[in-house]
Amino acid sequence: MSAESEDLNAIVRGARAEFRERQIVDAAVRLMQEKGTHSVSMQAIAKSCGVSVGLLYKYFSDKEQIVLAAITRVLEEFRLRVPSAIAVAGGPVDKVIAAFSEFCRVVDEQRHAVVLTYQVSRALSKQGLKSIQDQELETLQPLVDVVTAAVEAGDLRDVNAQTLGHDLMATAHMWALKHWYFQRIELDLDTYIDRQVRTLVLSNLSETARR
Amino acid sequence: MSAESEDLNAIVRGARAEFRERQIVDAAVRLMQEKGTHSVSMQAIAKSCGVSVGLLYKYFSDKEQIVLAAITRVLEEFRLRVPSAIAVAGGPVDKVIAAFSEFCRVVDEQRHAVVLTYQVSRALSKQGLKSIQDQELETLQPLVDVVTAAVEAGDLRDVNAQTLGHDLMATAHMWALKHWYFQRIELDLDTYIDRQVRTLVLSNLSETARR
Amino acid sequence: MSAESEDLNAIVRGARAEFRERQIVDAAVRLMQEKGTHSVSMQAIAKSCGVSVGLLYKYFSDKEQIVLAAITRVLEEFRLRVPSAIAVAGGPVDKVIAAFSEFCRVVDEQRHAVVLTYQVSRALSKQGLKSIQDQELETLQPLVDVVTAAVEAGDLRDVNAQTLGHDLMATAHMWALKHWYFQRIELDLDTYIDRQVRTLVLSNLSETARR
Amino acid sequence: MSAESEDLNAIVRGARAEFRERQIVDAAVRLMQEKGTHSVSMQAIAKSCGVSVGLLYKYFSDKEQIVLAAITRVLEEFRLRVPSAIAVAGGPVDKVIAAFSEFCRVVDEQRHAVVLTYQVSRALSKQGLKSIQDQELETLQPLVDVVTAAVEAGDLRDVNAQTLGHDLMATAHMWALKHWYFQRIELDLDTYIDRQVRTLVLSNLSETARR
DNA sequence: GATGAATGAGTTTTCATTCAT
DNA sequence: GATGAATGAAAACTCATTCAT
Repeated sequence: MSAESEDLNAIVRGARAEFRERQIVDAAVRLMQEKGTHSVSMQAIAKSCGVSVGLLYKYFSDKEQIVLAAITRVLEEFRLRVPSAIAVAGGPVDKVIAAFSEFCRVVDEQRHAVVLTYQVSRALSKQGLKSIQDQELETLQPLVDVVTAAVEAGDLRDVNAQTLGHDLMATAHMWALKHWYFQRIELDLDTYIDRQVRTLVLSNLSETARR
Repeated sequence: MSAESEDLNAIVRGARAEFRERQIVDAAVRLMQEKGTHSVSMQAIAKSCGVSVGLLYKYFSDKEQIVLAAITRVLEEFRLRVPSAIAVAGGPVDKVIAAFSEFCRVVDEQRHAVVLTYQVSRALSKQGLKSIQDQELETLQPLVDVVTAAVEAGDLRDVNAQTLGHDLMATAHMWALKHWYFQRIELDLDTYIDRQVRTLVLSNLSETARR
Repeated sequence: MSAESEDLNAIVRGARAEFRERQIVDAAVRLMQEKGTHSVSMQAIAKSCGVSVGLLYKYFSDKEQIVLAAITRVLEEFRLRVPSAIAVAGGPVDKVIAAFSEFCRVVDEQRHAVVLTYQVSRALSKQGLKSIQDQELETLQPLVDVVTAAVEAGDLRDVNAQTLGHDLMATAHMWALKHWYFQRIELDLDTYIDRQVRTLVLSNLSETARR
Repeated sequence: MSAESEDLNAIVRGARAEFRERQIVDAAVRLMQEKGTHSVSMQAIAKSCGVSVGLLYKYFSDKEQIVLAAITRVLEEFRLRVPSAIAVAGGPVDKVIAAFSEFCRVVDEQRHAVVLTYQVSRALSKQGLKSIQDQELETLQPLVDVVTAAVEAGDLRDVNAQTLGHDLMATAHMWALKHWYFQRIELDLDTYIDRQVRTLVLSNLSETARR
């Protein structure tokens, strides 16, 4: 076999691996959304994505790795999209609002996976849990950063940026966690975002910014 | 057997039953705290509280009932203590702060059981889930009520009471859900309460109240 | 305590014991009829006859003894009523018909218990099984006897009495065993008896008796 | 993988599945013969046929399905062999005798499984029970048919065909149900068949056929 | 690379039996 | 005599994981 074709093979292999992993995680997330993590068996995942159980173990060393990959995927989404939204927004406070709004939108799109994050924690190994917590901190940072910037710009009162940042994230997560409640009171996402912006952000405008 | 001793027997039985139920739920909560709901087997619960598996089924018809009892116990605490704290507090805004503070304190004392509430949802039957959601709404109500009162008294800006009430509850819950985080940043409960009061409550004071 | 009152006590004890045993077996049969032997627990029997589980073990050494007692009770019925019916009947063939008819009637009254006899056999100890088989032979004997007599009287053809006797018993049992079938074809007991008498008995009338 | 080898795989799989199912049902029947249905655990069946418990559930969704398969297997035998025996026999009465004889022979070969049919009824679901009753009616039909034909041909007296047909089946079943008895009186199958033919069939010959 | 048959430890639940009161 | 709380072995069934092909 020539060197080039070996290279080509390696590329094909890589592409295939990536495709397979995505395929598997997709199926896992889909099923876990419907039934909760623990009721989803490896057999069910295999069946749902049309491969054999054995193959699952070729790509993931055990079930935890699949769950981890699923969660990582949502968190990835936050890491990508929230900074983009911030970049696009105008002033300091607008950036805060944009960050929060986008955060909420991602949560809404991946509602079940977000819930998953809260549900599985205890079932993960120390290592796995740590990895997810670290990633979550990464998604939190942009929120803290925009709040800090807005405070420094004098547009927000002198609130604790860490606290408000975390509150914003928590409030976004709550859209998923308490979805049953918001459904009961017939609250839609846009109204939710709007009201929370008033309650959490606009209430903390500085005297200057208020004008 | 005399009538009196029969009565006595009945009382003893009742007391024993109550003791056993408490014992079982305690053990269950303790274990679930450590390992997550699904990783706790009936065997483990039995062992942990020093009784046989069979006896578990004398007091609870199935595993779900134990989980339900555990959750109900925390929620009961909220139902009892939050209104008391409100009653004792002075002005409308003080009542809001008192309600939130007490809510946080209960969460702190029952940290693991609160986390449980978020974790188990998928594992419960429709009926069981509904029952817990209804109870949770009951714990939310006092928070909404004090906010409403404070708004009507003109001490809080015209925020949406439902939103702020829910935010207060969610923020309290977060003390349990994200405990790993607050531990990492070395934040203690009192500081947490204090900062959240500033961010969520005091920021929403009306112009009048601000003076 | 005086000798007389001791005697009296003994009698009372005996009467009570008999009453209790009857009470327990009654409950057991009632439940087994509804649900089959294996689905009836000692707890259920105790509850159904309003005594404690512990008391069951005062009167029967284990569950098998209760089942045995239940079966013995049906077989007792055959031992008592079939000979009576025979005694009352007129000629040799009438005695055969009377025996079979009465056998069928007892089966009908204790339908579920008869089925029980066929169902439990394998679940019993060697000893218990033997005891029931012996008792069953005792219920068979009268049938064989009347057939033998009818043959010797020259009213029945020279059939094998043992065979015909057993067939008569088996046919009566079948009324219980295949009750679902007879219900489906809407056959009542009297018609069943009538047809079987024609097919099994009258068909075997001797030339002489036929006139 | 080539199309041919996929086909081959499918065939191998099918063959293996069939082999396994037979293997499992065989083991189940063997054990149930010895101990009664309820005393045979899935563990025991697995052990007896040298596979794991888990595998049992690959081939049968639950225990009932194994019992059902076992019973269906016996009934299948009746459905196949009795009509064949009828086809081969000569005159109308010979057909009746041939049908009954063959029925008895199948019972003898599958003695324990026949007993099973009578024992399990209560343990089956409504659906399962119905399925077995329907199958049993199918095995009864040929017997009723030959009797009807013999009556219409004028070779049997005007007996109720349904009754006699059912009696023949019941009598054959009894060879299994009361085997302990026939063993005690040292009666072998051929003699049993012979005597029953005299008692049930020949006794019902018409005047014409008797000559 | 891919399969899926096979495993067996683990889960929830039931129930005959015992024994302190 | 009578109770019923307590036991624990055993049942049916599930599922993460392995491995021969």
